[in-house]
Amino acid sequence: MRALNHSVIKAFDLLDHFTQHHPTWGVRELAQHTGQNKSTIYRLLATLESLGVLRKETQTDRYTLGLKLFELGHRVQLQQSLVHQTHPVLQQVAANISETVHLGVLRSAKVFMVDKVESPMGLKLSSTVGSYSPVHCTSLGKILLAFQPADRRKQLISDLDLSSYTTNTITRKRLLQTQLNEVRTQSYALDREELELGLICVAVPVFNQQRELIAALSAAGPANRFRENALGEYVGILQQGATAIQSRIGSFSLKTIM
Amino acid sequence: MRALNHSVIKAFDLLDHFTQHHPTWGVRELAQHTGQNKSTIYRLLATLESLGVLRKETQTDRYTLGLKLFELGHRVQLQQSLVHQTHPVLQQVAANISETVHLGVLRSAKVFMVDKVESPMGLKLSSTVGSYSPVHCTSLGKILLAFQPADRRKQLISDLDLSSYTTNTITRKRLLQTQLNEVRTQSYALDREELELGLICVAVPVFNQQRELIAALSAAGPANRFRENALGEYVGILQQGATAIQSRIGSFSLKTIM
DNA sequence: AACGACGTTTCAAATAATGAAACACTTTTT
DNA sequence: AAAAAGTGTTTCATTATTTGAAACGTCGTT
Repeated sequence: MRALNHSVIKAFDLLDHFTQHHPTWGVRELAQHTGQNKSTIYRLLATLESLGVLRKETQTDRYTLGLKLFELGHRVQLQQSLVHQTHPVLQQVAANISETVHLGVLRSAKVFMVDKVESPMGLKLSSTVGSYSPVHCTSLGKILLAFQPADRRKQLISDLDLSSYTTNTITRKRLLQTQLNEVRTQSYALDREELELGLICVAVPVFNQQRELIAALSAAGPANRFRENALGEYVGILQQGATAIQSRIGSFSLKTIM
Repeated sequence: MRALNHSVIKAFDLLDHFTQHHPTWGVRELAQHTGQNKSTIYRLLATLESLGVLRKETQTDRYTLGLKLFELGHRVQLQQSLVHQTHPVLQQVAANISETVHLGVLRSAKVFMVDKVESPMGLKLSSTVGSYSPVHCTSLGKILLAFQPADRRKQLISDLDLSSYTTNTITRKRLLQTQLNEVRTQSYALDREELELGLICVAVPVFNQQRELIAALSAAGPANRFRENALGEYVGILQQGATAIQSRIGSFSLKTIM
């Protein structure tokens, strides 16, 4: 039987509590939230701080994620394998399409944002590299579901949580199923203000040279800038980007990074 | 007396062994290199793998850094505070200057690469965001030393390791001192193939609105593309960028991130 | 001055980490 | 084919560390 190190597990469990929505924690606060003893939490936090993994704000005595994680995060191989290869393509697509461009992969039934290039226009999206988005109400997610092998797709959909984000969010599995079929025949997916009101996205699949689905590439912009009759143009630019990525990554497989 | 958690310290010590130059480790290899027991290393690596912090390559059974670190690294506040603010400026500078642009801060007596935007030209630099470079043979490092308060600067220089990288590397403290004085009067620093043959860099300081030194901004390119008489132009574009950053970050202080 | 909230330290009791050796397996050498 | 040498993995008694209730010191509030 494999015996894991509990302290290490606890440490990373604590780190996972430092999210964008809750970026700082006090000792007692975190102890209460995790149901652990104050002393335990205190010592773990102090340890992580001594390593630069956390940082203690001198004013408030609260903890935040530290530069050590920034450092380690940028050392991850992914950078050299996927992002490093695809980033220039994303820049090109963003320039051509004049909107914010994202690259996402499927990871534990969610869309994991691998890279983005922001629109030259001023609009800021709340998306962040390294974060997760739901699959059922994003164009990236729909692509990543639709082009999955049939059995895997079925399993994913059956376990899905179709939470509602806007009035446009698809909340019924039957409806999602039929839309995914359309996505597969069209080879592109749309998100019409289904995650956030005012935000429209278009995405296309990215395959490797063995025609395995690797990622999805999307353009996102404000609904009022979206021109319905330019959809074909958007899709064209994105598909051009997807092809460029395909030729760059060759036989790269998700198995090599996940 | 503060008691730290040994397991957590060991875990992060292991992670630090996964560098760009040595990105994968086997159990025995890492045990020997750290002087620890095989079993201990095995269990720690297995634990980190179960958390997604490490990834085990299915072919070779060797370990690499995993996506969890990518995720945590991008969650670090720094992104929202410094990089997030300055990245657009770097893009602008890179476009104007047609060379690769770096932003670096001083961290444990080394240059810590906070962000970069690659040249539109094809040349690839080996630099990576999140990595460290020496201070005495980079333009960024010279700036970060030169504009330090006098006492801090003295202390930094006295502890410095002036390793030689090329025949141009400054290896004598006296020489470095005088060059730093020049840097301070000129308000820019040069690296003439002192770290890597064929690579020339120019850097300028970045201050916040309290005139505290925050970072250094540099342009790097191949020596044969460097036009001596265009130096003033390079410096001008960089200083324009530094001013743009200053007005964006306001009273941002390094104390808030380090 | 008393209170409450915070991070921090203490120390015996409870638990988890340790390491030498054995195991299972693959690859290389004989 | 067999032996040797390499790998990751598991075992289990010994050892060392993590744990948690309570007490402490410090801050701002009542």
